[in-house]
Amino acid sequence: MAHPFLRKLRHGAHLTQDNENVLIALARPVRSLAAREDVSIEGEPRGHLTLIVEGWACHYTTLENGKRQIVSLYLPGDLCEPFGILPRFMTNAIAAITPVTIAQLRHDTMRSTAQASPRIEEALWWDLLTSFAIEREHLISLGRRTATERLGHLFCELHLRLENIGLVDDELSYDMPVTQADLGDLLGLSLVHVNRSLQELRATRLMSLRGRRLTIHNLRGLRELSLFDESYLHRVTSPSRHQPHAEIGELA
Amino acid sequence: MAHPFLRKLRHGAHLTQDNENVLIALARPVRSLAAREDVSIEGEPRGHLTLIVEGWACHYTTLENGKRQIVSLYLPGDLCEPFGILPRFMTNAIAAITPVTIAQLRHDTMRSTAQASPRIEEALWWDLLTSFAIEREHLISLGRRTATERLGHLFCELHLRLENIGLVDDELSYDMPVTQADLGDLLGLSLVHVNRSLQELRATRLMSLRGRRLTIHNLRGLRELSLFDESYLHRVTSPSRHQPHAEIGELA
DNA sequence: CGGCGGGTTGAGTCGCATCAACATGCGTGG
DNA sequence: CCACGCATGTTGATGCGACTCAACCCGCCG
Repeated sequence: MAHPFLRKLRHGAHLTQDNENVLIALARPVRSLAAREDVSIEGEPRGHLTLIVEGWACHYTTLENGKRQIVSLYLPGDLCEPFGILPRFMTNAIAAITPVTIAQLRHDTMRSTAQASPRIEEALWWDLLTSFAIEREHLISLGRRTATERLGHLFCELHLRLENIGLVDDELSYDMPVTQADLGDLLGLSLVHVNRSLQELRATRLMSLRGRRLTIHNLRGLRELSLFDESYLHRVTSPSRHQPHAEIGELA
Repeated sequence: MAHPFLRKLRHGAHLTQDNENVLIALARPVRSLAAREDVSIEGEPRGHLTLIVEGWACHYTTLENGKRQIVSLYLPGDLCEPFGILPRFMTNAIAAITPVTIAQLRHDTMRSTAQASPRIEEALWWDLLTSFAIEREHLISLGRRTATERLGHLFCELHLRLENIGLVDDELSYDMPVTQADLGDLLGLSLVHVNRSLQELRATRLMSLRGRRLTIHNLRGLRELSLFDESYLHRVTSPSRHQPHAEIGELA
């Protein structure tokens, strides 16, 4: 099975076999973390990017009044920081949600790799762009969607993101290991209200969530209810993959 | 008076006089727009980036149920899109808030300029990074701050962003041309509630807003009330400016 | 003068938060 | 092997923050 990073990139970028080999070599798993463990601590400067290879993680902030907001959810194949620059310090922290294995990509190697191959650079930019688009849509949810719409929207989004990396079974069912408390922190809701809104969602019979398993029974219905429009994910419908022969302009 | 784009960059990047000249040449104003006019329309593909030279603009989305969410506020010197890639299509629209003049930067020139000068590339990345950080903090506001906190936080942020480009008078007072209706769409609130929360804020005497003029009477107090921590803006306290002599590594 | 964009105010309602129990399953240590 | 603690999920009661609907005000401009 292909590396989730590559699987994802194939939905928006055009990589040759060579390109993929280069990326794979950079993205070797190097560390494992237990659930709830912090990947990096606020304020700590580092020389590498974090790539999720397996498991789920999140980017969160804790305000001074103790409230917590999860800003972003990271799935296998997701880069946790932009590739182009290292901030002088982190302003918030990344934590594992499930047990996680990560790869740490040296920042300077990333940059020189991108400079050497326009295709790889293009792919990294596409990835960055969709990450931002996801956060933007998250912002829109918090601003203008109701609790059930937020939940539904999240589940629709996860459905596509997980499908990209081959983690959806029968096109409708996937593992959803996020607790209700974390869903609250992600969606700007209280734990109690998440619970009740989930029940409301289940009652629509559009989807169900038992144990850690989420199943969508009526995708179109769920999307309508959630005001979900997939275009922000900038996804190419069929995974694209170029021939392995010479790239025009490569290394130019 | 220096170009707002340069003034802003000086708070996070290290540019030589040469670098600045190059950027200035790219960022010539090319178009004027009336208030409320759309800069670019959803779905329309383009070959250039938009830079605000004068006036305020915003990036917004309208959901299918008619609700509107402003995702981002753009001040003079702000780039409205990431410089590295052109999305195949825009998923949302940019509109002028006040009368606006913009520069349109050709995307390919941007990229080759960045490639030719590491310092310029660094500066553009820093700019991009802070834009994201601002949107992220916006997301946190929508998720976890109350109405008055959101307003206060916004005013604190604008205070710094405007100070960066020299649009704050006496370190405490600036023009704030956003209507209450737009504040609602920006902060995920109803117009009516914005009005009442503003009154509440005025009642604290930490700040006042009369006409289009916002004045901060107690900056520290306002920041505490708003849970505002400026570090996300990645701002260097004193504007940095390198000597105009040779750059080591330039064009390497 | 009338219309319109912007701001303000009041009344009523509802979504969501908070506080507080209680249920369940699991892992651990006695 | 059971007792206990802990994480997770569920439910009820109550209150507040924010929304909606509906006026009304002012200043500006055609």
